[in-house]
Amino acid sequence: MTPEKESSIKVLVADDHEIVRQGLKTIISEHSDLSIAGEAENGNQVLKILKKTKVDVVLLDFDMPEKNGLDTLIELKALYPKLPVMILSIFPEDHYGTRFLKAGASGYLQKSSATDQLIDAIRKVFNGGKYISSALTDKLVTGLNKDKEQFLHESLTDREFQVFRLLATGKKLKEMADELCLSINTISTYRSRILQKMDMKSNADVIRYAIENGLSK
Amino acid sequence: MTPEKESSIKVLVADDHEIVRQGLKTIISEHSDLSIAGEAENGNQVLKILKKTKVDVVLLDFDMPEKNGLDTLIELKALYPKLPVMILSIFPEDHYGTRFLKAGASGYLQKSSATDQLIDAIRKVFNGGKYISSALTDKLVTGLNKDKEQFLHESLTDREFQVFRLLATGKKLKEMADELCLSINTISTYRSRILQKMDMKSNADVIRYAIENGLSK
DNA sequence: TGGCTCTGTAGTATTTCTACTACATGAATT
DNA sequence: AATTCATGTAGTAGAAATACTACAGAGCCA
Repeated sequence: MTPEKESSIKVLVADDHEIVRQGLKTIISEHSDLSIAGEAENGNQVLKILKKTKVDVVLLDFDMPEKNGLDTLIELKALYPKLPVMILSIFPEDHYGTRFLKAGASGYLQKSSATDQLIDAIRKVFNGGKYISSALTDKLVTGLNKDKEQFLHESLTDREFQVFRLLATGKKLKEMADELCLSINTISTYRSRILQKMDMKSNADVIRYAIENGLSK
Repeated sequence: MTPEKESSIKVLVADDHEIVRQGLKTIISEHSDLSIAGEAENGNQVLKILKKTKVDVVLLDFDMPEKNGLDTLIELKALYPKLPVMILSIFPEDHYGTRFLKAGASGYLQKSSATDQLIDAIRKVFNGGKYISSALTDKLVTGLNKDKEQFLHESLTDREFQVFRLLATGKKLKEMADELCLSINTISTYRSRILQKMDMKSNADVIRYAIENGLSK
């Protein structure tokens, strides 16, 4: 490994794929103002390394076994509130980005991003900035003012939540309308409001969310 | 880049993620009997490079935009039947592996595999062998005897399977049609056949199945 | 006491989905 | 050789979903 310079930004690389870690390490060590503080395969290892090592920026994969990115992020932020964390993900920013930023991430980057962007992002978050795509910025401007909920679905009204649960099981509009004795159009309106409040685009997002958060049988 | 040795195995690296390509390139160039023949971001680039360059082994990502791994594999095998191709994927072997092997891949490797395995695999397929994990071997052996699919989705044809994966991520008909350059009606027909074969009623079922079986991330 | 925002509710118009049908190949079977 | 089946493909018509708009009552706050 490259010998650490006194002044370099020390980056901790966390990803369950060795190949990806190798890529990140190579990219980072090609820049003289950056160096590798360590690497981890899962969230628990991240926490372990942080206890012993000085780290300036954490690069955290979204999707790791054992302990995933979001859980790790939350725990990490409780212990080291000022440590900048960049989330790496295979998903487009607008899909999951806001969730991570709300949880305290300093940035969110797709794995398909150019390496230049990665380097920029690391430098930026190290200096206390945020790294967000412009697409995501727009979303945030409209959505971040009224935050505070721990779970996205907590902002739903009772009626919306009823519909949310039915949606999540794949019910059709007609079935939901019959079940709740409402017009199909009313259900459709609830659906729109659910998607808007939860920052989602499709029923598929709702289903996935429900499964991942144990809200669906 | 490392100067190519006369005797080294020339590897073409295809993955849409620059970070992953960088990782693969680094890992490969650390071994003196291997070298990089080139790199590609999608299937079309792979084909283009193959026309001009001597390549011994292709490392092909499963999931690329423009032209995905399976399509590329099929086309590639039609043009260069003897060129060994290793499929790289984030998904477990036993779910997707057989499909690729049937289409002529020499091996299938999860991206989470150790780098040693990657190197082994490259050497093995270069020498005309197949690289398959023991889990997959077991499956093939028992599958031959039982002649029964272990997973519902294995009864799908390649085309149906492509649509299945897109469906599972919540893509719209139009998006799928555009992506595969087919009529919306054709996609719709595939969808019907998928639901019928898998004994499902709705897209929600497909999404849930994919999530529960680790086919969707 | 207004006026504002949130919630519950639906109608209309448009877009998208789905069921059904059809047909051409190529492979398998008789 | 004839036939059947699986697969890949698409059209048409009717059903469903969606976006957009609207409005009334509840509660809030200034």
